[in-house]
Amino acid sequence: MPAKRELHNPKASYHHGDLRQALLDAGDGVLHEQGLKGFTLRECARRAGVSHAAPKHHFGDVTGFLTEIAALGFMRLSAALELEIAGATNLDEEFIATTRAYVDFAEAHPEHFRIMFRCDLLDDQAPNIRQAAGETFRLLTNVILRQRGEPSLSASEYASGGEVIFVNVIHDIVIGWSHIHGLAHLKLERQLTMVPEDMHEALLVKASRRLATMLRQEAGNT
Amino acid sequence: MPAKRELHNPKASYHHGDLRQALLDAGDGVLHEQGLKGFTLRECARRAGVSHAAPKHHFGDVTGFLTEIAALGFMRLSAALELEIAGATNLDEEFIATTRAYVDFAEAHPEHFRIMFRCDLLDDQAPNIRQAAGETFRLLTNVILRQRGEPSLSASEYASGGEVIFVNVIHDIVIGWSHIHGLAHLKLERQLTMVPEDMHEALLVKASRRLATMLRQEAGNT
DNA sequence: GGATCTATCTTGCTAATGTCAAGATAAGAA
DNA sequence: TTCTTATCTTGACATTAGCAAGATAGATCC
Repeated sequence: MPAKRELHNPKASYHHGDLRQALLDAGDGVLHEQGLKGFTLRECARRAGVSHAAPKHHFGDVTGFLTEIAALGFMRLSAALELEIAGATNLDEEFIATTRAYVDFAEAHPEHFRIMFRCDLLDDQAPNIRQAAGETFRLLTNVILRQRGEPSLSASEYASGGEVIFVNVIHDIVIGWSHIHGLAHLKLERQLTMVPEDMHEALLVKASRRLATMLRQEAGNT
Repeated sequence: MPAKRELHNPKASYHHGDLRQALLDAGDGVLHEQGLKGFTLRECARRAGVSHAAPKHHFGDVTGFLTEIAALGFMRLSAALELEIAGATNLDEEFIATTRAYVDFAEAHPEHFRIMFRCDLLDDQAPNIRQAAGETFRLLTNVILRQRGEPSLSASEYASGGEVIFVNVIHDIVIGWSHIHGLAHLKLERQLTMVPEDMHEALLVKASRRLATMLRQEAGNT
């Protein structure tokens, strides 16, 4: 007699121990292997070896689950940015490294990237994603501040009234981020296929260098 | 006895006449009212007053349907760009108008915009969307060409070997487009909420003016 | 005019999903 | 020990995409 397909594996204990993390890991795997189309709560539950309704207790519904996944994505993006930025030895290099880290992240984790910027799928006011996205934004802000020769913001400075400090440079931040994000998004969504693949690296470097130059040039005028 | 829910309305004739267009219109309505989440083939079929399997004959599957919707989106974006560009009287204004048209389109048709840039949901090699997206790209290319003081490309010039002509300026095109697209996408996905709403217009103008200036400055150096 | 052909549309089915409600289980508190 | 609570399962319902087979009607051909 074949077992019913969605029956829980009786060998495992009733209480998983860390089902929340297991489900997030499963979600990661599904996204990489099948993309957002194959991403379902039931598939993640199957991978974690639990019943189809188990995720509800931890994430509520699919929106809650995706919000967690997106928050994780922002954390990884922040880590990648920090790593690349730390290796730069001058302002030009730093801006190029920032762009590269951002673009590489989008290509390495395309589904995460898509979900992170799909406010219709997420609860983008949830504290965890606001915190994670805020950290990414702080790192990008600091890149711009340094281009302008201004001091960076620590996490605590950013948290307590950072807005007041960078109200003057908000335009530059948006300009820089738009450039980086637009390049990453267009590339991810295959809109830059008219540029030969082997020219993409040079394009990224050249574009970033010009943007950085502009940001520094205009710093005095604003 | 209540009628079965998905039964076809017998008053209408068996052959619709222009079901293809009716389904596309229905899709438009669903996207505006319920977003991509509520967008299903069956819901579109219901709105068009036909049975749930009727769309198959015209679009194959949901990917084919979305590809058509996306192609329509590119056509509308092209029309909006042309209209705004035509009203500009100098290069600065033209670049600002281009950015504005692009950003306004994303806000006015958020779901279309999302679908247009979701290559995982589309058959992005289908002739109709390639044609439609190509026309949008041609318009953006011409904006950049004019910034550089170079002649624009007609549709026929673009179709027959335009690549050869603008291989020199492809970097500028990508820089300009990335800026415009990044700004539109970040705004659409509510990532620019740290900028007060009433500053968005000024931000768009300032950012576009600076980009345009940069594109013109560097035109001689490349 | 009538028979046939073909595109178009319907009906009915399967497998899958998200979500809910009710119950089972185990871990810890009282 | 007993009670409480968090965690997980079971079973159900409404809904979806997609397939296959059939019904319909407009077009074509003789």
